[in-house]
Amino acid sequence: MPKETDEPKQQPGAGCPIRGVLDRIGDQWSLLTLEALEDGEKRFNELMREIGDISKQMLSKTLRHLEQDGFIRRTVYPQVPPRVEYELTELGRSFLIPMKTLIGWAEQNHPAIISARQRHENS
Amino acid sequence: MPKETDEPKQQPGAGCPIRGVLDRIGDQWSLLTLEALEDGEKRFNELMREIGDISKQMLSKTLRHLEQDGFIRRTVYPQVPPRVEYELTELGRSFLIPMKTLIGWAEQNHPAIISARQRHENS
DNA sequence: CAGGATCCGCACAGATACTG
DNA sequence: CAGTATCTGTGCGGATCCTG
Repeated sequence: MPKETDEPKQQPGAGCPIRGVLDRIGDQWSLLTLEALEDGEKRFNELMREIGDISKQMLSKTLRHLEQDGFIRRTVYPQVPPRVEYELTELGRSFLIPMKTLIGWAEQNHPAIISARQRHENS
Repeated sequence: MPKETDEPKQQPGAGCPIRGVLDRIGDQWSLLTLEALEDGEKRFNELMREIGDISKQMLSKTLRHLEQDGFIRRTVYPQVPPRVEYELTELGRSFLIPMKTLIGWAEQNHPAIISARQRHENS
């Protein structure tokens, strides 16, 4: 067959939604943050404790990115001491649905991956 | 309540399959490489051309990682000039199934994300 | 053709200190 | 409490050269 005119080539960032989305959830913390927010709204330090090994800057950045993309909502209660709550939006919640199936795959096939890695170490 | 002995906390890499898998597909090139291999086996330079903006080292690294994890198979044909073919394994192919649903979500919700980003720029 | 080895810049991520 | 600002190191990733 001859060359197609509309090959599925997609340069980075331009019109490629996959890159745009995966670069976000692939950034180590975004997914963990979203999952931490799954069971209701949380405060900043609450998220820090829950995620455990994340620094303030990373959590801050991650939250801002996720908010920018419309995955979470940030609510400031004008009190002293200040109180800020984060919660999933509809978009964020709907994202977790396909994500869950992927996580399920990961859990199910993790042993296979582990053994594949070890097989390679011994070769 | 007292401290639980088995809280769902998962330290990085230890027993967490999600991290192990997502760190791989989130590394910018792995997913693109897998997709490039979806329609049959390819050679090294063929993959380079198809992915477009990847360097030799990155493609090489990515391919080795994917092979280590059992996602792809590498076949060397002892000829001169050398010829090496890469193809998806069953594991790799099965991975693309849940991944596809996630990609579908990304394509469908990309406009919403874009507009959410722009709404934030103007605020 | 299919990579490995090396050098190097830069963006990312941690630690610390400071602010409202 | 909920962050921001700065400073710094490290590792990713590109470019180039070399090998079988």
